[in-house]
Amino acid sequence: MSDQPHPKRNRPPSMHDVARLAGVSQTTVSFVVNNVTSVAISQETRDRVWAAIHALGWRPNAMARSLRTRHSQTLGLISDEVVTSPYAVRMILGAQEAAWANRQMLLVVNTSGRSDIEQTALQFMLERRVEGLIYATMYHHEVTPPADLKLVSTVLVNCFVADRSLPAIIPDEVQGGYTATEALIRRGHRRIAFINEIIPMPALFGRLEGYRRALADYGLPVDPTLVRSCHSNVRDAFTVTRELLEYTERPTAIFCFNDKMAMGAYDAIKRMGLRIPQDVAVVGFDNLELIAAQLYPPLTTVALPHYEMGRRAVELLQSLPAGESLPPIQHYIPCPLIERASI
Amino acid sequence: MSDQPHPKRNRPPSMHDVARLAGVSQTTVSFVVNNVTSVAISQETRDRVWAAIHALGWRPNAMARSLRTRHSQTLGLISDEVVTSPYAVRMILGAQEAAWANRQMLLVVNTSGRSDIEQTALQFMLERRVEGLIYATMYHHEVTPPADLKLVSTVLVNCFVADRSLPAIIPDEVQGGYTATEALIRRGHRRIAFINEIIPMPALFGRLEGYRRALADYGLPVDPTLVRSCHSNVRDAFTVTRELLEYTERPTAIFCFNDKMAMGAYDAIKRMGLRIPQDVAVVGFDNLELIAAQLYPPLTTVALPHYEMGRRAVELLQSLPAGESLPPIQHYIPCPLIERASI
DNA sequence: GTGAAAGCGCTAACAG
DNA sequence: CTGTTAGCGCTTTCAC
Repeated sequence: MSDQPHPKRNRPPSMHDVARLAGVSQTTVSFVVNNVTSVAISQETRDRVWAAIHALGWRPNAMARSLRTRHSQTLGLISDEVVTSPYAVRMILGAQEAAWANRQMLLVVNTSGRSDIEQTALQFMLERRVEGLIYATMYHHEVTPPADLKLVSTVLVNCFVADRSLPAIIPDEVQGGYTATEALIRRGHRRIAFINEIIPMPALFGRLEGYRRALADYGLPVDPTLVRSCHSNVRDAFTVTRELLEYTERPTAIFCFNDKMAMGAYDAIKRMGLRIPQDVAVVGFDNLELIAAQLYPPLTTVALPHYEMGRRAVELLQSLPAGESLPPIQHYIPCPLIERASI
Repeated sequence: MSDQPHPKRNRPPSMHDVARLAGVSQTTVSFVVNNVTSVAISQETRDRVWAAIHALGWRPNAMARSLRTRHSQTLGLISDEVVTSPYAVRMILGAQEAAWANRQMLLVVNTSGRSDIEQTALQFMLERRVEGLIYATMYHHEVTPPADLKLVSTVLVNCFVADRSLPAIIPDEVQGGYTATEALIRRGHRRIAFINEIIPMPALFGRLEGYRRALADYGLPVDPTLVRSCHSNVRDAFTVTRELLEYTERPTAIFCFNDKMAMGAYDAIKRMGLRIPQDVAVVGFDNLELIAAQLYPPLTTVALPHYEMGRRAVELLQSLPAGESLPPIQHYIPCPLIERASI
């Protein structure tokens, strides 16, 4: 007996099983399921097919479908420490939601900065025939990704390659620095200090450049004694802030390279009996909710557009006609000012 | 002319292409690639095959392989807000690394708490024939996941169903509360306040229970005036702490339901001119790096074992012989004390 | 030692 | 309006 009504083994039902139950060919089931408009199927048949589908609890096998259509409907995301970092996870969310809107799935691998994992992860993704790849880093810097990356459409997020030969989505540090400084200037501040990071990185140069341009645009001089730098932690920022506030002509506002440093600045300002923002205004960078929103008064800061970068990366990948490759454009995403109460 | 040496279209090379180049059958290529030991292949042939593979840049097609073997090598992870939250992302890392160790990939979908997305996400994963599913939530609470969840081996993380019919990995809140309190007791404290969350949730009850048990075990009375509750934010904790410190016989230590509240407690203690930990010791809960490590003095706190929970969930799934289902055990993962300088 | 052949579950010409 | 047929790229049984 080979024509039993039940599926042979303990496997999920296939289109064939549905077809048999509905008394039609497997092809017809496929047409019904995919709502193929080029062929006309009677409503009566459609109903029978759907009834059989529900009776059997059939659901398409994505692997079989992908094998046939050569579309995996999958995007890959390889990151260094992103998953570990409260800073940057929203990038994954942005990417995932954009993928989702296109019925694509996201394959996520965090390499923890290990290049052997990175290499293997890429191979795995290529084997799964991802239709696009995002290569992301936790903080904005230069990278040298594995060569095989060229085998699939890739967009870099929060990083770039030396020769700019790969499209990249990066935060507009200059605009961010400009925006922060300008906000302070507009509140009437003339002596604005900038406590910068000390380890060379794009953010350091970009934000400084933005600070300078803003001052210049508003006809204010750059006082070199107001531009300081230190490691971006609370203690060091505390120390530098105290020094700044001891100047005979002390700054009335401080732009901090990031929120952690702003936290140190807060401590120093309060410790000296000064008030924020009446005596000294503070603006940070990063918009770490946990810090910025919890500080008292809540910190006005500039946000890194992680969600937006993730989203844009996926949309870029999706915009690409099959077989073509993305132009190596460097996309600068604006960093918005998040206004709270510290300026 | 049909037997050209080059692949027909612009598709990636297949085993067939490799076979043709190596002058062997496609079957042989498969044997070589998979290192099948049951058949003997001459070294000379193996070499020819590998040479062809490298020449063509062939790499297996995971979808074709999965279709044939009925093993997708894929695990799914559906979460509510986890990806958004700095609290819980390490759970994804734990899951991903465990999957990775088994050459499996993780499919991640964040539902943002929307049940329509949740439902669709589950369907997508079932279509992709995931071999196990993790259903995770950002904070520890009861859930009612979609019914189709029963169609695949599932483990809940940081949540549970009312009838406990699904295996779950959850933090041991009681032990966490106990550990925090015990640490304080061991430092000699006798009047230990507990500022609890006010919105009913397992964490609230568990940590309180742990607090009580620790006091009891060490022969200390529970002074009801020392157990307070408020919403878990900085402001409210600030207020409650100030009230506690105004008691004629004030507590010498405060166990805060979480790190945010500890932040408020710090403010109040400092504002009253008291020192941490000499005058008042503080212990938090959650181990939010951004807060706990940045506070001055650094905060001693209890960590939620997110990474561990993610890892355990995947290992549970992997331990399951095909076709069997996981026993609905509720696994309690210990919450370790992270010692810094506030006690 | 190696290869032919069947088939995993599906799509899509093409034929009727 | 519906079915036949030919694969997608791979694993695996069986035969030579």
